[in-house]
Amino acid sequence: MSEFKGTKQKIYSTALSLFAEQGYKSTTMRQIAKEVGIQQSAIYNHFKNKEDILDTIIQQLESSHLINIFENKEPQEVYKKGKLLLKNIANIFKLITYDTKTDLLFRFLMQELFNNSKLRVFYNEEFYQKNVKKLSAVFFMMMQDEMIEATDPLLLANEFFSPLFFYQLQITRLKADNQSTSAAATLFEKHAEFFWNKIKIDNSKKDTLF
Amino acid sequence: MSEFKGTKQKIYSTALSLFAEQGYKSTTMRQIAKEVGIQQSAIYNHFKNKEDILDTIIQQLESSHLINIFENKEPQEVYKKGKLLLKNIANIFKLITYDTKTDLLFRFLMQELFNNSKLRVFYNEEFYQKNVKKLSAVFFMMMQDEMIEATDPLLLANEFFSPLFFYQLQITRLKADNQSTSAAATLFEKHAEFFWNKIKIDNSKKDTLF
DNA sequence: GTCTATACAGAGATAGAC
DNA sequence: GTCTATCTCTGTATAGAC
Repeated sequence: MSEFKGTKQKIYSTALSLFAEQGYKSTTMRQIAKEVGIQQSAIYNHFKNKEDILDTIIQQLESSHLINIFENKEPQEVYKKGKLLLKNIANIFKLITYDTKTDLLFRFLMQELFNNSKLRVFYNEEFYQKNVKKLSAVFFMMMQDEMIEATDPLLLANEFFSPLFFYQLQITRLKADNQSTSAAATLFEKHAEFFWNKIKIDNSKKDTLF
Repeated sequence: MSEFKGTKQKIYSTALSLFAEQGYKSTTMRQIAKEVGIQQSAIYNHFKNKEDILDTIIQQLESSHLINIFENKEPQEVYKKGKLLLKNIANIFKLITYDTKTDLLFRFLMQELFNNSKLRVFYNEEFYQKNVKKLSAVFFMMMQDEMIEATDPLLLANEFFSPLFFYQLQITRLKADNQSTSAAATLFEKHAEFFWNKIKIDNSKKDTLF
């Protein structure tokens, strides 16, 4: 979880913070060194070069909570929770934006997404596909149990995932300008609530009808 | 609509293309000049400096179709179209991703969003707020006309807007790696369909109940 | 308006003393 | 493992001839 120690750790976290704020290319080795409080050349005792720092951050991304919206649980373990599961997932997205460490990683990811094909592969496979597939499985099981109405589970997964991602992006953007995020922050929970109400099978209504 | 002529136009479009692909900072004046087919110093006859090119692109953004998902129509003119309106809007998002010019602008916008506070202001006011407010107004009128169920119109606007944005981002990302976009492209229409079905007031059902 | 030449600043990276 | 010094390259921008 937590990376290295001493100077290397300081270099790592300073670099991440600067990359997230101004981008990889715009951040200089001298700038990193200055914030760490060492000479620029001293960085090379810990990292081979600038790109090595970048690669280290990308590696760290993979073990971060950023991608673990299911908290390592399998679909069949959790789908029965129904609405509560959706609320939990929405809440994890919200928590990420308020955790300094994962928030930096997310901003870094968005910042460099179109510049770095390694990052795009990572984003696609580990962040998007993995989560959407799990969500898909969850919705499929809910349908079989007649908890929700039958439709395309993959569509449901995308429809549930995309607003959460969007709200996360909005908050990250608002924070970049020190604007208030309170209005946007309420949208996570509202989304889960709204979404569940629209897909659930309403048993009371069913009873009334027949 | 179309910008300048001759060399200046070539510089502009080459720069936009390179900025969108590799970012503003990573693109050099020499690289732009080389692709245009002139000497690097000749650029300065058309633009004051590198930032001047950037600012010109940002200006062009404002007059682009990227932000006009309502095609300059007012909410009260169009809300009665109901489902068709939602489908139209979803289709405009889709068209944007397949129009070379607006797609470049969108990719440029995403690329530089976190680097440039001018762009963030533009994105927020012209792209997000404007459209969400209009959508909000549309949903509010639909509620008054009892076309859709009553809830928070602003929430509805965000819920309708965010998947469209997300799918647009996905396609732009897939294109960056020359991957197939056909699966993602179908999501625009499916979203409009899905969303409408979930919010509309089903008159047939209402009649059955009372 | 484009060219060649060049100034100048800032970047990444290495060498070698301590 | 950190420092000072320095190398080399690359980038933006300007000057002045054609």
